[in-house]
Amino acid sequence: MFTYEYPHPAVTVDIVIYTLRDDELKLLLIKRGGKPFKGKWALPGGFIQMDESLEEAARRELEEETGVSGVFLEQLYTYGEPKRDPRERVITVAYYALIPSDRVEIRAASDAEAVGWFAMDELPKLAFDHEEILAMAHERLVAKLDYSTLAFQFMPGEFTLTQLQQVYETILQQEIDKRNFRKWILALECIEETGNEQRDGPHRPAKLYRVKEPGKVEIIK
Amino acid sequence: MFTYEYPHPAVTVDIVIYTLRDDELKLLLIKRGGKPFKGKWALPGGFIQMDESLEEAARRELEEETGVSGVFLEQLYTYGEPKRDPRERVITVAYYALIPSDRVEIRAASDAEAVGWFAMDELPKLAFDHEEILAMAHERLVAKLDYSTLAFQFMPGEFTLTQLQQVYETILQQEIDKRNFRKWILALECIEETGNEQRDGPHRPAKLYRVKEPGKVEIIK
DNA sequence: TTGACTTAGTGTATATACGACACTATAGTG
DNA sequence: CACTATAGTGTCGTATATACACTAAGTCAA
Repeated sequence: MFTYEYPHPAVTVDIVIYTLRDDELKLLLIKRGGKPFKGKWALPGGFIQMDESLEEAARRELEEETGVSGVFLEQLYTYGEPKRDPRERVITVAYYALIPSDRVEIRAASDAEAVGWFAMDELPKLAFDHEEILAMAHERLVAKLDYSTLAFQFMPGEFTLTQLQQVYETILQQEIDKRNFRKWILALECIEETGNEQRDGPHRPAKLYRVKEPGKVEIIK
Repeated sequence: MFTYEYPHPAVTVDIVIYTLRDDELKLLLIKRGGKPFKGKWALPGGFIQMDESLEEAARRELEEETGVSGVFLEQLYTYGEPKRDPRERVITVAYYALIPSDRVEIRAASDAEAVGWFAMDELPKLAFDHEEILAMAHERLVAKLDYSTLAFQFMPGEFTLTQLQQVYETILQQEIDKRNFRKWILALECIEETGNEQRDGPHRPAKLYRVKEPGKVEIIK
């Protein structure tokens, strides 16, 4: 038992985990195995431990649910309405993470009935205020595609320009002119040819590229 | 006394309160009257109450320190390094507020020795990790001047275009061409002439403008 | 071996936005 | 009425973004 002179809220970290799969933007939800909202879908997350920072807590949860580490993770917003959790006062610091399409591997977390990837247009009703969190995460994601090199965080080690363009088209939900896209993306000077080619059908092979500084997300305006 | 089955951190709200005064961007600091860091300057803030939201807590602190309400206030970032407060684990949700230049009125808060407005280039050493918070707040402020109508939040009810331009020049620390600035700001169609003029010297009087939707901060790209 | 199919890859012309730049207008003051 | 100080205004060149269509190269089947 832990005793304080003044009341303290609980603090949790929830994560919106995005990846691209089947040419769709998908995010990870867990089916809650315990109260409250038992049986409902929710964002993965959990209480922070007293000896870890907020980001460390987010990375721990991320690895517990997906097995991945070292991916892009950024703080999104902090939610603290008094009644957002029926049990007690809970402050939730939300993060969002982007996982490259070749590193997806779900683990079943201990406190979840089920885990699954959902596309934006097939989301179930969510527990708590998680729909609000999701709306803000998606807004941030779309905005950052425009003014940063965030999209590279979805790419595997080697990729073609067509694949990269599809990432933009999938998330922004609009078609982009191929020539203008290539002009623009190459002018950023963030990617380089690997020298390899991808051949996957009865047509000209595509040059493969890699990101020069994979971890870095730059503001490009 | 309050007891919990698991340890809970304390949660505070700190605010970076900006205003423009003497043609300089200034922010409010308080000299701490109690431990820890007694006698050191720090951002105004305090513990959240269990029945108020995070934004309500920030507005309460803002009004306690300055007497103003109804001004622009936005969540900045949440800080939660385990050792950032020597007393106990403290999570701080930081906000920043912008106060119009004609509404500045400091009240002495109960737990502070002194209160004062500081320009960016005359900041004292700060308590906790408040210098980090300040750096992030300033970065956000500068960025948002460019792609939103945030600057209007500093303006009094009526103002001249020259005054508005000075706001941009002061915060961005660079001179702007008068004609280009006017072209740009008027093309936004966010302000309109009031019909009044300001006469304050031996020269042509300046037209006064007002913001069409004072509370609103739009993204303008 | 050749032709048909499929995706990769490339350049130009036009429209729009942005930045540099200098003079006239109008009030107050002595 | 002349001097001074700030308000207010337009054009042109450059850079940036957008629209748009054909050739290149590999596979496979006739």
